[in-house]
Amino acid sequence: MNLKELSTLLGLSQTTVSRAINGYPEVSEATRARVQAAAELHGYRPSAAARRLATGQSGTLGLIFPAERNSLSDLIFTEFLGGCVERAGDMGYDVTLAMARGAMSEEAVYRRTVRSARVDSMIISSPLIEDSRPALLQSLGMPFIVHGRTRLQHPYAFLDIDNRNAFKAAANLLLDLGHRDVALLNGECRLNYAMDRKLGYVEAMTAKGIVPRGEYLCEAPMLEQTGHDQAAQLLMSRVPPTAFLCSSITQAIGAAKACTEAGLRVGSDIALIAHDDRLHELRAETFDPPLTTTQSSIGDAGRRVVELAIEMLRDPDRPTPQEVWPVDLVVRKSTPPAK
Amino acid sequence: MNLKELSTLLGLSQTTVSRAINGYPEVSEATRARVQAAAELHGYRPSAAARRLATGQSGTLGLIFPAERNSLSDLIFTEFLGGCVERAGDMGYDVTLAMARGAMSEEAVYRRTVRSARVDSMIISSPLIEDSRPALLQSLGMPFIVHGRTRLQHPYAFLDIDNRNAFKAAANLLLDLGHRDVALLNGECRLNYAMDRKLGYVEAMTAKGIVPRGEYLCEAPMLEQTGHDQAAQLLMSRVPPTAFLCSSITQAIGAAKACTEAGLRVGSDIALIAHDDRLHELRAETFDPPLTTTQSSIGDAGRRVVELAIEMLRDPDRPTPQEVWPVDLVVRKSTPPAK
DNA sequence: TGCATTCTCCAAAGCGCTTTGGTTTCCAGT
DNA sequence: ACTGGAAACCAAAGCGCTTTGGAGAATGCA
Repeated sequence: MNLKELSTLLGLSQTTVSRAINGYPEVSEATRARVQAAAELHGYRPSAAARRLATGQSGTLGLIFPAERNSLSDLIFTEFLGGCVERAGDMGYDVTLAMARGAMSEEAVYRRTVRSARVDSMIISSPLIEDSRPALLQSLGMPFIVHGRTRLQHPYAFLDIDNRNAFKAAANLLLDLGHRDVALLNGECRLNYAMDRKLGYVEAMTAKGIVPRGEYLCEAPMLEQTGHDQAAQLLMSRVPPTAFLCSSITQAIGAAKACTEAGLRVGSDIALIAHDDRLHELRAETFDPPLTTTQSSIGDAGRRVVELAIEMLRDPDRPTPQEVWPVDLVVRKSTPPAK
Repeated sequence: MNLKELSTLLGLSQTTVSRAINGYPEVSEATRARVQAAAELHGYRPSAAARRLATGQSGTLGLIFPAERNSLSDLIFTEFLGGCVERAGDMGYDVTLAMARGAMSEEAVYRRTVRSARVDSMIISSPLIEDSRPALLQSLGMPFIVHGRTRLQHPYAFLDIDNRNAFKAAANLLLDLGHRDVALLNGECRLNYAMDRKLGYVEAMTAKGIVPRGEYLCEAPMLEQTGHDQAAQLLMSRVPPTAFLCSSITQAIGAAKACTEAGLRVGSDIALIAHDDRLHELRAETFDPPLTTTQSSIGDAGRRVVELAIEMLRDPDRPTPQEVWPVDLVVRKSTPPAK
């Protein structure tokens, strides 16, 4: 059942039927209702391919991830992805995934994707401090939105959380509790969000006249293992920290274990704050002790990123959206005052 | 730059250029080379939309996952997905993801996807013992391939591993080592692979005249937590097992911790075998002690599933592929003889 | 040499939709 | 009664590719 059949069936032109279905105003309400009923009755679905060809829009959003950084095994990324897929589905869009790896460099995959015109817009995730992808896509004329920001000029669309102020607030909380030796277990600082977090932390410390010790600035992929190892090492150092500020909950889990191993109780002997992306299966409030966190749902971010991407497509004239979400500091039981 | 422009540029017809590019035999090698060079030079990429409309093929594979089972936070699923995306990209196909959740039931999402003709073939993953999806897609005329099998008739394409014999072999290894009290920490038995594993285990045990104790047959989502809790409980029971057979490495990690907590050393006091899907970040050989496993790369399975799906599309006449991969039993250090 | 093949290549007809540029009808306003 | 403008609808032209049904040239064989 295609448009032509449906329209002859109804005794209308294809134009009218098409317009009735797509909600254009040039058709009377009576006709529209009649068309919709018939479409429903006969199970008519517009062919995506034909529509794509006619409109030049594919109804598809693209997400490319590097095999090296192995995003799919990163729960934080997949939570984001889940949000994207969910909202895209609701809004009638598809999400297609592509992997960049090895010989096929990331840029090549982006170029290929753009040229074959398979997607209307792309989502860039986990941008580096100096990420070449926004400039690349801009030069190729492909719409895109960044989840996060880069250090470079950004006249492009993005959605980011206020990592800097989040970590500043977290550090200030610890400082107000009397902590002076606060270690930061951060992600890799080539990633912009990690850098922002570091800046927020350093800002808070120096505002109180404290220059953080070099070894307190740890960076590594955000895994339980690295959190554990770095915390363990710091706890054995000459000036062990009295508080940890962690960039992810998994890191915090590792750090907490290291504390326990060192005979310290989190929540009484040592303080711990983690950034909480609100992953389904990792709830800071159910920990022992419940974790003080800076929290912001990365699933919500995924949903919103998709909304923005689609809005930009529908109305290209609107100013490019740039959202920076505030991050809540949720005080629970893992942040005792310094002794 | 489109076909028309390119062909006038070359002084050839669109037909010939199209055929040259798509590898049809009706064009001379000299012409083909000339066309390819020109295409490369001018950066010509066929429009995916136009090709889709003309051929009726979308060049896209679909993968639908239920939000409830929350597959994206399951590393085993994402490893499979990664394999699919990788191979699909290599073969010029896209993978689009869709989420089924809540009101929009799984079946509705499948129906919608089929009707809008956005994908050429679908991949069904984690089939239940009695899964309705194969029959549904068959009735809708949508090609598909199942990763795994169902208990029902299966005249459809699938790729599965030989879970039954894998777990039979693993159980036999333990039996040969003198273990009699072997507990199975399995996944949920509504999933077919879990059921197959149980059957293999039971088969091996009963062949040796051993009826497994009811409490030894554990099933749960395959998480570290559940592995830990179930193992801990069994170790405190009246007849504690001397060996564990785990359906995943994460479960095994939990079980190993429970053993340690109970004062038992895995590899000397107690035996442990896990099924190893060969996830990137979880290597059984680096454990302490290195784990004896039944191993089969689920990433490879993803790659192969995509290959098969595409082959089916390209040559619909070939018999529907049905592959069952043997599973290697790799003996390492976690399986001491019974005391 | 004549005829049948095989090689190359081409013109044109779709694929199923959107959208441009109308036409017709109906009615308010003068 | 006439005009101008809205409202409702339509015919036909694309969108860029694949593919059918030939056509002309080159080759093989008797």
